[in-house]
Amino acid sequence: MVGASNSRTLSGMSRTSALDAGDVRDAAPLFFALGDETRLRLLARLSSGGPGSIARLSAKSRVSRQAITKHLEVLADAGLVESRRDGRERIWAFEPKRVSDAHAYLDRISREWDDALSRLKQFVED
Amino acid sequence: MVGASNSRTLSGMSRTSALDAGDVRDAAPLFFALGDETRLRLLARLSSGGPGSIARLSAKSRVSRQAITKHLEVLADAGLVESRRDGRERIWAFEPKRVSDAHAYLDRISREWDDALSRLKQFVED
DNA sequence: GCGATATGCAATCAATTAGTTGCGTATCGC
DNA sequence: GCGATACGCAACTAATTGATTGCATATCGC
Repeated sequence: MVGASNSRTLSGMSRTSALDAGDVRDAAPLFFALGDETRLRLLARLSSGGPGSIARLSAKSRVSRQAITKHLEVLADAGLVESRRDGRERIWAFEPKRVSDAHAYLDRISREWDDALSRLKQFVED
Repeated sequence: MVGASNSRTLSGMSRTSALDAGDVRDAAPLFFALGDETRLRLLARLSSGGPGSIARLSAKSRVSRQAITKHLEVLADAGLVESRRDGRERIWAFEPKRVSDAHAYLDRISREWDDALSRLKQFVED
């Protein structure tokens, strides 16, 4: 499963190659959410330790509970986590779908580069 | 090639699993660099269009040349691009190594989640 | 019901970011 | 040499971020 095969939300996946503006607008907020140490730690915790309440997630953290709440909401906006209410608790869980979006985007960038190298090679060899 | 096989800079890649603090500290700045629309566009341009000077890279951009320069330096700090001087020009090029670092990190997060699901399944079935 | 627990909301703050403008310097090419 | 081109540096600004604190509200469990 891992890299998954379903999901796909980045625009224009039907296209063969070439990154368009839509991809960038989709991918940037996603990477932004991943670009903070505290959020990355939260994500790692949720992915390896399973769902947890805000209290649990902020227990071992240096920053305050409110800070953690805000980070979780940033991750939620990026679609990386989601929450459900359970009594007085709010349980947050890892949402793997978007991770494969990020994956896919990086794949495309890599592929573009490989293609560029191939074209260069072709050019040189001709 | 794509996801590449060489590179590897994130700490502790020899380990079997479990994301540690070192990974997070390495990966966060990397994702941060990717988390901006202008920078992502620059990276896409460099990966698909090949190396280019600041003037060329900022030609079609809405933002100023200096803004582009700053973004390129952020990407360079993250190890995603590198530059060489050529006369009065400074040529920037995509640096694929770090992209596979980001890849690897996302892989690990995905794997952790899969493991967690497996353990949960095990638990339920027992 | 009551105290303890879990979270939500709002105001505030310092630091960082993204971006600009103005000006100086280095190179190119004729 | 000289005008045009390509950058580098520095000062500044506005907006966004990450984080805090204080207080209100909702639930749990006995």
